[in-house]
Amino acid sequence: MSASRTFTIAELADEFDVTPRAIRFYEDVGLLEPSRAGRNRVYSQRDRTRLKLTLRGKRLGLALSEILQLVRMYDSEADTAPQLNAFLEVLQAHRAQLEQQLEDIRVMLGEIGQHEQRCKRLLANLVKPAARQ
Amino acid sequence: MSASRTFTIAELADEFDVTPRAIRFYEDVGLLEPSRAGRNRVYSQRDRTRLKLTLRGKRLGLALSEILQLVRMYDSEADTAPQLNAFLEVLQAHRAQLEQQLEDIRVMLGEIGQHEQRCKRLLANLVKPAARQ
DNA sequence: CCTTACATTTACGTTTACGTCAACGTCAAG
DNA sequence: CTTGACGTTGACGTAAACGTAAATGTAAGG
Repeated sequence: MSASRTFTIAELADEFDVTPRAIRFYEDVGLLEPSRAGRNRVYSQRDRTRLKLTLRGKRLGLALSEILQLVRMYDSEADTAPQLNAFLEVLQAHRAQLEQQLEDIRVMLGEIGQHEQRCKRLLANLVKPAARQ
Repeated sequence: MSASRTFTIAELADEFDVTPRAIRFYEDVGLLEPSRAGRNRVYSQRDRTRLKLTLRGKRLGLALSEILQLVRMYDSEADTAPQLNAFLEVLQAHRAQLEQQLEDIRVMLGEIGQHEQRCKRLLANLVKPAARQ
C-alpha cells in the first residue's frame, strides 16, 4: 500500500535549505530523477535520500560529478569479480580521503582551541584591571 | 642568526604537489607574501606554513577567501574586547562547521564500510563455488 | 474574471580557482 | 654563443555550480 510519501520541489528546498534552482540542477547532472505530475516534478523518498547524500558530499567538498559516481556505485548491481574489485578500489580511495579529512579536522580543531584560549586570557586581562578601579 | 631557510616556488610546488601557477594565484589573493630576489620570488618559512594551511583548508572544502579570513585572524593583533569577542564568534562558527563535517565523515565511513562488507561477501560467493569444480 | 503564488523551460551571467599560452629575462652548461 | 631549464608578467580560456531574468503555464482565492 504505502504510497511512500512524495515531495514537491519547494518542500525539499525548504527542508534542506537549498534553492529550487539547485535541486533542478542536481537533476540535470543526474543526481535526482523525479517523476512528473503533468509538468511538475514529484520527488520520491529515494530522491530525498539522494539529495541528502548530495548535500552531505558537498559539505565535505566533493564535486557533484564525484557524488554522482558514488551514488551510481551504491545503486549498481555489480556482480562480476572485476566490477566488484573496481568497486572496492573506489571505496578504498574515498576512505583514504575521508581519513585525510579527519586528520585535517583534528589539526584545525586544535588550532581553534589554542586561539580560543588565547582570546579568553586576553579578555580576562582586559576586564580584571578595569574592574579594579 | 638562523637565516631561517627560504624556498623557491618550484621547491614548494614539488613539496606540496601543486603547480607554480597555483602558488602565484594564492599570492594574488593575499595568502602568500613572498619577498623578491630581483624578480624572483623567495618564500619564507612563514609562507610555507601559510601554504600548508591553505591546502589543508582546501581539502576541507573552504574557499580561498575563507582561508584568507582565518589566517588574517590568526595573525591579527586583536586586543580590544569587541575585537576579541568577534574573533571568538568566528572561531565558534568554524568549530561548528568542523563538527558538522566530522559527523558527515562518520556517516560516510559507515556507509563505505557496509558496501565493502557487501562486496566482499559477493566476491566470496563468486570464488567459492568456482573453486569447487 | 483577475490577481497572486508557485511551477516550468530557456538562456545568458557570474564567481572561483586555476590552466594555458605568449613573450620575455637569466643563468649555467656545453 | 647558443641552448636549455627555470623564472617572470600579462592575458585570455575554462569547468563547476549555480544565480537571475524572461516568458509562460496553472491552480486557488477573492
